[in-house]
Amino acid sequence: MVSKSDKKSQVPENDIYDQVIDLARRRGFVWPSSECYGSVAGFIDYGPLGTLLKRRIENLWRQFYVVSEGYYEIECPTIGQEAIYVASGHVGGFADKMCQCPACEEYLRADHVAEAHHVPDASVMNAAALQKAITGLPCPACGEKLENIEVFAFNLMFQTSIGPGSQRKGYLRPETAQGIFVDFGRLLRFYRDRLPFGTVQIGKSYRNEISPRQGMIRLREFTQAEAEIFVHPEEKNHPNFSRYADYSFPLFSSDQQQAGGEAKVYTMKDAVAQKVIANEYVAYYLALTHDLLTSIGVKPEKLRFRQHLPDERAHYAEDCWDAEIRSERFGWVETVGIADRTDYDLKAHAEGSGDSFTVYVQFAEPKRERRRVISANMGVLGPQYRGKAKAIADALATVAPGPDGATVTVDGEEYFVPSHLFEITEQDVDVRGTDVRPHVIEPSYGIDRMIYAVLEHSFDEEEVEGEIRKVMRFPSRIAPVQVAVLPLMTRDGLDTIAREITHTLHAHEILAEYDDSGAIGRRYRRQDEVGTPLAITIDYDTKEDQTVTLRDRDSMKQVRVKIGDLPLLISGLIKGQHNFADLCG
RNA sequence: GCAUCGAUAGUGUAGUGGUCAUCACUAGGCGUUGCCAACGCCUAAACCCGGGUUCGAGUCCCGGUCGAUGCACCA
Repeated sequence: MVSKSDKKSQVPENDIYDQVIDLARRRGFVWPSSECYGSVAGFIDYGPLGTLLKRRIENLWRQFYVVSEGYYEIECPTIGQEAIYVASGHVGGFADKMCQCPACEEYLRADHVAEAHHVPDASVMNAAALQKAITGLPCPACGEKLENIEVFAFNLMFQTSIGPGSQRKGYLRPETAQGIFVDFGRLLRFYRDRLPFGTVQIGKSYRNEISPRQGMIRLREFTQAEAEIFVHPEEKNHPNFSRYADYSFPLFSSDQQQAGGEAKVYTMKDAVAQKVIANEYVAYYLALTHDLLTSIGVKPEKLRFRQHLPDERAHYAEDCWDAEIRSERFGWVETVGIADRTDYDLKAHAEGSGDSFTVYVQFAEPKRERRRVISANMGVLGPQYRGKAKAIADALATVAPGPDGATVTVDGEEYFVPSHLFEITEQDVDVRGTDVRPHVIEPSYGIDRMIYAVLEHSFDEEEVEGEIRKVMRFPSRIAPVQVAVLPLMTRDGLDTIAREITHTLHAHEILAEYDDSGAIGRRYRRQDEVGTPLAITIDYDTKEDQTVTLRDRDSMKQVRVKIGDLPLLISGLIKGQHNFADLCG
């Protein structure tokens, strides 16, 4: 989504969108889905290199969240039964009430039309009421009076039916989060009944967008990577905060936005202390997100964090930030949302399902509490009230008795129970803990948008000896092909040695691509264009001394290394444990 | 969805209603080639879809799809 502040941005001169998309299509990163039947807006295919790139980015995400944070991943169905999305509010709230102007055929948001004419509470009206309210109002598009119009709900969820006879409604999930929320009870037990804990999910989500545009930016089927971190509502200091306390980057706070200011650089420590960010948890994941995004190749100067304005923030959210990535074509694009969602989701599912969705938290010290216990004399109550006796006794426990007795209401009838039929005692009990409904910190990543950003930010052109060299400067750990193996000649056994090296690298889980077609320079250029960080070239010296040249994509420099050192050397370079410049020594 | 513009090999393109459509790059094959898009020969490859007008449509008209832009939409 393009942020409000940049809505009117014009297409700038250094817009490389067309070139990036052209390269992505040509070289097998991304293309429109089902082109042979005419593609459908909002659906894309990841080609061979795009899929590799995507997996590598997802795996780096896992390295941050699953391996380092210890938030294990789960996988839930993409189709969910109706009850889930009724409780989550998506069935009711994820729909827009729309109508179509009979005169100009424009689709309109019915509540917006009503609000524009100061109809009170338009946003909470049902379809019938809205229909009444806007009949006779002028169409905002053509000015004709709206007559005989029908207000209908356009739900952004794809609907389907489960089983034969379409008895059960199902929805394609509009976000992965709900799968984690509804599993809360199981997850809590998995994490042995203690807060905080987190769970993540990477997978497809679906939204039937009215009019998707902007290539891979707004899709009808997209990949999300979401983390749901369950924390004690009063303990929002992150246990590991020191890791990012001094980490700094630009924050565009809601105050700054409203004052017409710019994003300002803060350390996380200061941002929390000055209450720019609500708490350490949110700050920690802002920083982690900055760390993660720059690791996959988002340029730091094209990354900022924008706080939601009070009116765009969901009513339940305590704080909400978007990581926005600068695209020359689209402006600042929302790519990651990080929110403190409080207990909204768990409460909704507790109400919807009847389960508690709480954690029993023990106090450090048991608290002594004075408790009033009312015990009824069932020997008398039983014969007197028969079937109602139990209900009356239970009801007694909840009322404040008068001096003569207590009046209770059971099944709509009042009963007076005289005081000699029950006994009130006061007891001191040890209360060892309490049921707590956790708050949820949710970092939610749009993987497809991250991939687009990486493509755009990695794309580079430079002039080399009068020719334009196109090069994707992917960080080596996310590059689809990790190393190219190129025999200088296809004869005298050079190709055989090259194939052996390729196989050895494969055995070390390195994705090496063998290529012997065409001149060596052409092969380097081909690999540059798909961002392969390293190339090994086998020449006649190889046969003499078992060495090859290793070429660096970015500097085009070469260094001679022993064949036997290749697997370790290359894995080290790919993981960033050492860099190419050091080899040149 | 509305409006404007566009759509020809993988890419970029040429193409007065009149021969199974131009050129370049790319790709594949063979040869040559001692490290940054070398060269020679050969090969493959396209008029977005559906109607209409016409003897004849890549070309004109209508509708659709997709894309770009503006508006609207974007829990």
